[in-house]
Amino acid sequence: MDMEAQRESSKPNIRGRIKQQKTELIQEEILDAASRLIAARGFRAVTVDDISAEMGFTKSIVYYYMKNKNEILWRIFERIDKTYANGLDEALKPGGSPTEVLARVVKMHALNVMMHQEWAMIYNRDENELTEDQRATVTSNRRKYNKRIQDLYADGIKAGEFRDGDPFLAVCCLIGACNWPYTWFRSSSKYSAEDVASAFADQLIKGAAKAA
Amino acid sequence: MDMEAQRESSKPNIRGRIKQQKTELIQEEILDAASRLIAARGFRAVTVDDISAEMGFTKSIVYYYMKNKNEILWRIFERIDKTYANGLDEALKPGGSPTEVLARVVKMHALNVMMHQEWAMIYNRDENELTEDQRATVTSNRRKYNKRIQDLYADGIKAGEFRDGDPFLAVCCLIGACNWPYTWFRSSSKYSAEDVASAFADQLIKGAAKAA
DNA sequence: CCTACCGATCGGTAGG
DNA sequence: CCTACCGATCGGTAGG
Repeated sequence: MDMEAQRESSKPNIRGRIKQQKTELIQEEILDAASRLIAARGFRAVTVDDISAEMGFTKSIVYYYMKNKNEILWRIFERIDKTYANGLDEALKPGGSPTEVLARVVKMHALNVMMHQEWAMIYNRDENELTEDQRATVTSNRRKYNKRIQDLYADGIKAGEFRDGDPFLAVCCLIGACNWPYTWFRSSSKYSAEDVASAFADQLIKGAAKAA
Repeated sequence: MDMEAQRESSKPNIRGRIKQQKTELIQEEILDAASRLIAARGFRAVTVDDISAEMGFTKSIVYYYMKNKNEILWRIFERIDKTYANGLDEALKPGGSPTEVLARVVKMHALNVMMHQEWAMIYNRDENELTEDQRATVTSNRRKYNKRIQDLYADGIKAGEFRDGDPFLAVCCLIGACNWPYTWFRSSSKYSAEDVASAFADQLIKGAAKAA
C-alpha cells in the first residue's frame, strides 16, 4: 500500500521533473541556435527551418517547444534584460567612491556587450520585430536601467566628483560608447574585451584631453 | 536648315535633360519614402508595395526607376557615405589645435547622426542586407573615415594635447558615443541636436570626472 | 494511450 | 502608370 502510494505520487513527480528538465534544456538549445543565426542575419532573414536545421532537427521540434517564432525572439530579449539588470546590481553594490562605482558600471556594461555580442546585435537591431507590448516592456526596462546610472551620476555631481551636467545626457554618452563595440569587436583581435573595457572606462571618466 | 539642325541636335538634348531631371527627382522621392519606412520597420519588413504606396503609386513605378529592391538600399548607403565623408572634409579643414579640431569632428558626427536619424538607423541595422561586394565597400569607407580621425588623434597625442592611448580604441569610444543618439534622440524632446552634440563633445574631451 | 518527432503540405505573401 | 500574374518561399499545422 505504501508502494502503491509511492507509485502513484512520486513516480509521476520524477517523470514530470525529468520531462521539465528536458524541456528547459532543449529550449535553451533553441535560444542559443536562434541567437547565433539572428545575430548574423537578422530576425526576418532567419527562418524557423534555419533554426531547427542549426540544431540538426526539423522545425516541428521548434514548434513543439516554442509557441511560435516570436516567442523565440521574446525569450532572447528576456535573457538579455535579466543579464544586464543582474550585472548592474553587482556593479552598484556599495563600496568605493562614485567615480569608482561608475568605472565598475562602465566596465560591466562594456564587458557584457563584448561577451554576449550576439545578444547586443539582436537587442539593438531586432527590437522592432517584437510586439507592441513586448517593446513597451523592453523600453521600460531600459529606462529603469539608465535611470539607476543617472542617479549614480547625480550622486557623483553632489559629491563633487563629476563635472556638472545633465545626468541623462551624460549617461547616454557613456552607455553609447560602451554599446558600440558590438558593431566591431572581435575576440580574436589584438584587443581583449578587458583591454577595451578598461580603456573605455579610463577615457570616458578622465576624458580624451590630457589633464591640464 | 539651321532650324532643322537645331531641331535634330538640341531638342533631343532638352528632352533628354528634362527626362533625366524627372528621373532624378522621382528617384530621390523613392529614396526618401524608402528611408522613412526602412528606418521604422527594417529593410526585410518593408515591401516594394509599401514604398510605392507611401508615394501614392503602385510598385511598377518603383521598378521603372530602380533595378530592384537592393538598389534602393544601396543608393541610401551611398548617400550616407558621401554625406559623412563631406562632413569630415569640412571638420578637418585646417584651423585650430587638435583639441579644437576633434571637438569639431565630434560635433559634426553627432549632428549628422541626429539630423539624419533615419539614415543612421538603416546604416547600423540593415548593412547585412547588402550584397557581399556592397558590404565590403561600406566597410572600407568606414575604415577610411575612422582612420582619418585616428590620425588626428595621433597628432593630438604628439602635440601633448591628448592622453596617451591607442588611437583606434580612443576613436571607437568617441564615435560610438556620437552614434548612439540614433537610438533615442527625438527632435521634439527638451534637448536640441546642438545641445546634445555640444554636451557630448564637452564630456568626451574633458571627461566625466571633474578636473583635479 | 501518450510523447516526440517526421514528411508533406496548408494558406498567404513576398519580390519581380 | 495599373492590373494581373509568376516562381519561390515564408510561418505554422495536418495526419501517421
